[in-house]
Amino acid sequence: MLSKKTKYGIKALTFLARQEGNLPVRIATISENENISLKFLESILLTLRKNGFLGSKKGQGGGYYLLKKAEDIKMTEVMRILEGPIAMVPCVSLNFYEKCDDCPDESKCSVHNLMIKVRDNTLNVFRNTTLADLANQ
Amino acid sequence: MLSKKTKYGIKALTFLARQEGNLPVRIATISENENISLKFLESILLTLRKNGFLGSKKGQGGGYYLLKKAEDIKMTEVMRILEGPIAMVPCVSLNFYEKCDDCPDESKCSVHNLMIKVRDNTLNVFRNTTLADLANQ
DNA sequence: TTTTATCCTATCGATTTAATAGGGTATACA
DNA sequence: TGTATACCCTATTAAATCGATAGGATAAAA
Repeated sequence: MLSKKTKYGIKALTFLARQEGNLPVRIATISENENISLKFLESILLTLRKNGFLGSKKGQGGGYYLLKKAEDIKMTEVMRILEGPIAMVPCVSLNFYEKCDDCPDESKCSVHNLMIKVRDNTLNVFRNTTLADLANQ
Repeated sequence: MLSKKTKYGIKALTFLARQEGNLPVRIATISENENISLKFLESILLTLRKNGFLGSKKGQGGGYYLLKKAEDIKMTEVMRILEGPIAMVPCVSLNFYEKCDDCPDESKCSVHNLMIKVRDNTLNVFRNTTLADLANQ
């Protein structure tokens, strides 16, 4: 299940990507347009800023804006920052690997092998989708 | 994230599929071999029985056994019973659809469109993998 | 009738999630 | 220089979910 954090984060990024001229947009504006709790959104945008996706300006005329071109923002990056692992089990995760307590031999584990296939397919989608793809539809 | 319930359920099914002759296997045997909490496994096997995957026999020589051939058990069915929706968001789920409160227009929602792609790919894996595939590796 | 093994419901502790509260800090502008 | 604006940051909380456990009921075999 995708967390609301990730869902709202992607929606906010898309909203910013659809702006003309990449001018700063207030949290409140995004919150109202996308029906997202303002304070919750605030913390999400903060995370995205700290991870280099967004820039911010304070005071009148301030807000958030994209730091990179939408074409250069891959969904893999966004997912890993907001959602964490892309894999469904830690033992097949590329970036968040963890061994299972049970499972003495990963190569013979049916769950492991099945989830590798799922991970590869999901990864393929995220790797080949940029924020620009999402914004242009 | 895959729940332990699903993980253990798939492991148990695989264990049963690997048995010779499809004789009943005690919960305790599966529990010991796969390092799964006995009582937790008990409830999982019960679910699988109530959903037509397993049969059971009580008393000495009893246990659980597959009701269908492993080749005829698709991962889509198993996942939907144990894990629930395959989709990452309810608004793209085929079997557990729910509209989002926010989102006035699904067709324009970036999350919606992205998650349809993920769902289709994941579905493809589960549709084309049977319990027999998992058991034979 | 005793042993074996599944059946079933209820509960519990820990963790995570989504959201909120409340004040701090920097910027713009009059 | 003062005031309004808007982001910054930490802490807390209510609810839900998850993994596991407890404890007895029921059915079959020996």
